[in-house]
Amino acid sequence: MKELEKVYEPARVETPTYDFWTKGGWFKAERDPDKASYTIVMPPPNITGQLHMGHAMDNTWQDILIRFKRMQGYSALWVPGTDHAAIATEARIVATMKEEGVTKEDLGREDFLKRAWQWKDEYGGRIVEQLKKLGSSCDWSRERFTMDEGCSKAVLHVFKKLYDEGLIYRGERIINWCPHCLTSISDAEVEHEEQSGHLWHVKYPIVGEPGKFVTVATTRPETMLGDVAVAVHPEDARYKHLVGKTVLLPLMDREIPVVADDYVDMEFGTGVVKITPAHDPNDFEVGRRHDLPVLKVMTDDAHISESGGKYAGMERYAARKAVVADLEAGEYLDKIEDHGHNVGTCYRCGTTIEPMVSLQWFVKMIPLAGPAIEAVKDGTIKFVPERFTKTYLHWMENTRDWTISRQLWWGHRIPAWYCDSCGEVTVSEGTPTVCAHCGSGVIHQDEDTLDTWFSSALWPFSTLGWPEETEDLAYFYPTNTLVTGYDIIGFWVSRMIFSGLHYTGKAPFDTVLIHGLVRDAEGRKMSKSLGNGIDPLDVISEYGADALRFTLVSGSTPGNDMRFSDEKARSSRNFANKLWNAARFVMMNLPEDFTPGQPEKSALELSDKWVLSVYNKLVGEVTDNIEHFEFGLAVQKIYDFLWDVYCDWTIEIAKTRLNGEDAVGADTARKVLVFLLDGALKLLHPFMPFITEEIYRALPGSAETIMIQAWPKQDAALDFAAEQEAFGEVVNLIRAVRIVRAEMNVHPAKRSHLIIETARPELFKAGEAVIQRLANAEAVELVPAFAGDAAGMVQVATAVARGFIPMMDLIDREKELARLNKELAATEKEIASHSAKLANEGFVSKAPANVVQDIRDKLARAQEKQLRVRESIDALG
RNA sequence: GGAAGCUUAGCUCAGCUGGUAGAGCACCUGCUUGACGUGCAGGGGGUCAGGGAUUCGAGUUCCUUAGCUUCCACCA
Repeated sequence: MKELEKVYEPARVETPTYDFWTKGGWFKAERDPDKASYTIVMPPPNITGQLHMGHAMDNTWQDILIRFKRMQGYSALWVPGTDHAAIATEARIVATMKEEGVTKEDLGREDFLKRAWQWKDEYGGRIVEQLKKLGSSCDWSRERFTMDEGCSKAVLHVFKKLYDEGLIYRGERIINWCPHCLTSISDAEVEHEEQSGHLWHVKYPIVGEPGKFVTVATTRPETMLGDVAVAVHPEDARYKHLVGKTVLLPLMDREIPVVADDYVDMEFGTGVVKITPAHDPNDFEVGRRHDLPVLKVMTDDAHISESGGKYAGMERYAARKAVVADLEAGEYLDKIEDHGHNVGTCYRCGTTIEPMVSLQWFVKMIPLAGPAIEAVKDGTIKFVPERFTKTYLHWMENTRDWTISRQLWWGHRIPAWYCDSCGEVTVSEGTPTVCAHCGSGVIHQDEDTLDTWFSSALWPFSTLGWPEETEDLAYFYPTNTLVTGYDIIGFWVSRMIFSGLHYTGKAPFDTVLIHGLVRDAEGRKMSKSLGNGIDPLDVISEYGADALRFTLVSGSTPGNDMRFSDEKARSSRNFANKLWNAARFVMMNLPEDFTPGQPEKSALELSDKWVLSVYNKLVGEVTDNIEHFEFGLAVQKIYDFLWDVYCDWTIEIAKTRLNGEDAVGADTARKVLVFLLDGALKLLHPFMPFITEEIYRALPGSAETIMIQAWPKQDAALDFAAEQEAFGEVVNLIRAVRIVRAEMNVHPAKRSHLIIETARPELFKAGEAVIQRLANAEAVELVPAFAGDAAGMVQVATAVARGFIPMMDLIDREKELARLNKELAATEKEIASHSAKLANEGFVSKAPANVVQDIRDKLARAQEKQLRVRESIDALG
């Protein structure tokens, strides 16, 4: 028999176990026509990334589902991969180049991309290796990358398709421009931040009416350089007469018209708005409606352009200062108010976004959003927890056209070619050599690349071979569960949904399981700048991957954030160690020739039937919990079963039997122990894969790996409801005896005689050995009615028995009396509560029969107990 | 300006379809009991944020108030 070490050492076990799984090929999913498929695609981590707690959580949950389904007999596929992370990666590479004094432009596009690929080859695999440390049972043979050949092909195919359908267009629109990253970003990539600013009230002289002004309010005075009009509300009596007139733009000496537009809010500021179409999305719309020119006064790096007159070349905030100073000097400034407002910032670098008119590519969202909304509304796709449906729908219903072009090099280059002769655009999945419109050979490709989310939107099917009609796609698509955090519902989940529906005609998954954020022990978000991040790899090396995984699911519930603390990790580690030692005990007590198997029913003792019954119930509950994504509950129940039921009772009970003379009894005890351990290991395996595998393989008669063993099923042959209840009475008595012994400070080694007075001797007869051991009794005597001198006895009472312990010499009579009175009071309180309920007409007539009966039973038991406690008090007095 | 979540034992959190509150950690008392002191036995500790409604019965459903957190939002 394999001797296990005293303390479980995850570091010794985990890596070899993972290698063993890989070699065994059990992660690889086969297209087995006799099995149902179950598929998860991993949210691809950025190649720039290092594993953090968010990944650990996300992937633990996915692995739980995959391992569970695999054991249930599904062909379970978990597709791993990484994301090229356009902006993040490019910024990273540019930063390292900067240290060498090299810019992107110095290097040129081709060499830059070479360098980026080198970078990817060097670091892209890092996070993948870290995922393996977690125990992730991904099918690595199917690992993908958003820029690999297949995924790139899918991207080009989609671009072409949408372009042909008129759903991708190129145009001048206001976009969010990041002056630091020097690229456009989508609305989703803008983060809003409350900032305190000012509202400057600026007087614009009315042309032809000397000395008269209209006052506009603005938070960004420097943009006035690009003003082409001022607007008022058409119904605004204050300004109606001005519509159609012109005003003089201060500092620029430009005459601009006054227009009327519904967009203006009469209540806000002065009710007059300056219109800067090139630098404000609303103004852009107003400008379009009134056919106003678009005057761009800002450069890509946020300086004033040559259209900005004397301010040209100034940085945007310096320009603001200068403009305000000049307004003041020219007496154009009416007043300055403090004003809090939201400023858009770049989600990558935090730089304040500059809304700017720019020629970009867009995806028309309205036609795509419709079916995506429908699929969630009609239940084709459901969110867990359900409340995130609202987040999703709100996003989808309010979405605007998606800016997909990025002024970056690292990414999928836009497959559009411009003709130098006719100016037309040729969009192609291949590499065209001539213009599709005029046949000219002088064409050049668009310089821009696509938003990184454009390729991740295709992830659930591009990874399975789409647009080819592969066997994988046919078998594993649509996928089943998508596991992710609530922070990327808009970025990613929504885009996968409309993409899946539009391109494949199918919803890409049926369930979106949302988990919360992992925060630090103080509840703060883990962040690099705070330096409060806990590295999952540190936790793994200190406590083991199983402990980390266990910590990440216990006490958690979908959608809610959780705090990660060292104490929690330690207690998980302790649990692993507890399990290890339980297994160690079991194996130490198995003879060489032990043959495992379901024990003979006829040989089962009361306690066996009790624990088998408890286990049987556990199997049903855990299965149900996992199926409903209630991992926290599932894990809690397994924990309780193993620690409390298995270790503290079953093993303790087994100790006497294992060393007793009854060979059949000992064998039965062993069989029960092994049977339950085997079952519990399987239930725990999805959560703690390493230790369960290690123990499983050490068990006699076990198969090659636990990974693909059948998930335990509930079995009527294990259901002993009556015995389960009966053994409960034995437990009650043992607990009662333990309580008095503890309260009386009786040393555990001091064993005592125990007389049990009961009308149900068969019950305690069956549990006699158990009582003897666990209640520290040297001998147990069963009597129908106690006839001795109760005054010299410590007494305990349960609903069906009284226990007498002759150890009055050890205790204090007063103290004992006080204890019994306290117990009596508690019992009477219970009786009062139950009686009140039963006296309530409404309760008895309206509550379900089983509930009423339950209360009746409880009342009866309490009354029985009350009787016995009273007798004990009388005997003492 | 919308929307959501949270408020349960000292701390961190569970609690599914309503039936007299649970865990882990911390704390207190015993214990080198034949796997485990990363352990064993026992214990104290909660008007389930406040108010109202529905119900025979509410931590659990509905309304409302307060505090905290988050997401979304083009009002200059």
